Amino acid sequence: MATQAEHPDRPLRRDAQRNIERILAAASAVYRDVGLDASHEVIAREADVSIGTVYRRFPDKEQLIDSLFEQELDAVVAVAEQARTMDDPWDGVVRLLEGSIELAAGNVGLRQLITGSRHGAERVSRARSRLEPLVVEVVERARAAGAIRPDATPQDLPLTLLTLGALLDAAHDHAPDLWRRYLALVLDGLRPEGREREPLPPTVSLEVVDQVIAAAHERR
Amino acid sequence: MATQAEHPDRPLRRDAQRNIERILAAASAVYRDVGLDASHEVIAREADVSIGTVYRRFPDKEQLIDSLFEQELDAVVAVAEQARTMDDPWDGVVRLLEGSIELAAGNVGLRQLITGSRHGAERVSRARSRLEPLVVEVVERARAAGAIRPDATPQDLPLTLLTLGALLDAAHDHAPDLWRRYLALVLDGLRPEGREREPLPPTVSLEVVDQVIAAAHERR
DNA sequence: GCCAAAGTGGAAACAGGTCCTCAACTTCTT
DNA sequence: AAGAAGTTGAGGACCTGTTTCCACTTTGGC
Repeated sequence: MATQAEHPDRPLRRDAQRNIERILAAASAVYRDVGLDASHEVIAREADVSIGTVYRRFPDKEQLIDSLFEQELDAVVAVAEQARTMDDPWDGVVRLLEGSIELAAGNVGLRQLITGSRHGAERVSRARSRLEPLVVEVVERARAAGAIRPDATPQDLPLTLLTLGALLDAAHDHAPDLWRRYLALVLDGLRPEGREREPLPPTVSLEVVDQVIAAAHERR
Repeated sequence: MATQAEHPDRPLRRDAQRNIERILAAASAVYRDVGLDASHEVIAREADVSIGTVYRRFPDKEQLIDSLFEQELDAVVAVAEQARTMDDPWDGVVRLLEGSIELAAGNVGLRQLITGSRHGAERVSRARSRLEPLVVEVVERARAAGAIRPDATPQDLPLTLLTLGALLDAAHDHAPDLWRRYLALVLDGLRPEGREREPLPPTVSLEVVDQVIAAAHERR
């Protein structure tokens, strides 16, 4: 990759090495907190380094994003793997949705990656293709066990993620756990008829609803 | 308003009057199709008029939006009024959600207004304050009748709208009715335990899911 | 310590977009 | 036909983010 494209043999000077680490740390934090559309300038400031330096090290933003999110995407796949092997097939469905949202909730950049940003397309689509058979399996297993309503499909999981992603974005500052309530609602809808339910996670006041809605289009 | 601010007495020249109508029609179509962030330039082109003319007539974009969406916002309130008076309280809940989404589905601008754009804030907040008591009433009535799960709240309706709004945006081009499936899922979650269900509206293929997700962040 | 090579800072050019203006022109009205 | 009303659209102001570039600083081998 770009960082050692010039002289694979000769090691980087110590300050250069240190700056690369700073930039990676800063980029990771910035992407996590504000998302993938952050400018190089923001990352530079956060890393306490000049724009030029960021540019010299990572002329290609895609690669920076790509390598940074490798682990996060792996974590999502790991959740799916785990969901697939849970004793109770329904718990697998719950785990898969809840686990991916939890990962996405804390990380704006990851959320953008999952819900279809154009960045890092290559690595994302690789992750997606690893994910897809697992999702299918989790849903099919639940269906075979009668643990999920029979007309549910694997497609319902990513699309549920998409809908809840909007809430994650909008409510992040005012009610970071609000998604749990609406996930619970969807999960109750996904269960077969006649199952017993747990009470819904807490709601928020009408004032907070207004704030959340106001935040929805503020952030982009 | 701006259109006759100068000389309330003297009538506009015929071409000027015609242009105002063209601009209003164009703005209405553009806001409906691409949303409130459309530039004056796009509206001008659509109206077959120059940018300067648009500016002369509507120096204040807020007012243009504001007056254009008056009827649409009224339509949402009308849906809520209607929902309130339906025989079956549960049908009222369904009608309110389904009706508002149907209105929003065909109109990007209205959707942005409803889910918290900063534009037209004044008229929107007036609409919202007319809406709120109706929503509360619809939900309370359903709860009193045991037609909705007891831990549901009025807040759940706007927030459900917010989540499904993301799907409307993303799926508009590829699967414009997909929201019906996820609304049905949420509604099934909102019903009291043990009620009978209808089958879910149709899903889409995994390929279309990919397209929808890809579209999610493309449009802004 | 010295100094060449490596690396950096940050101003500035560039790119792409929207907003808005205004002087020259056209159309309407009487 | 003349003057008022209205329109045009190129162009300036501004914004945000990207990318370049070279004078300067830092490093590390000697």
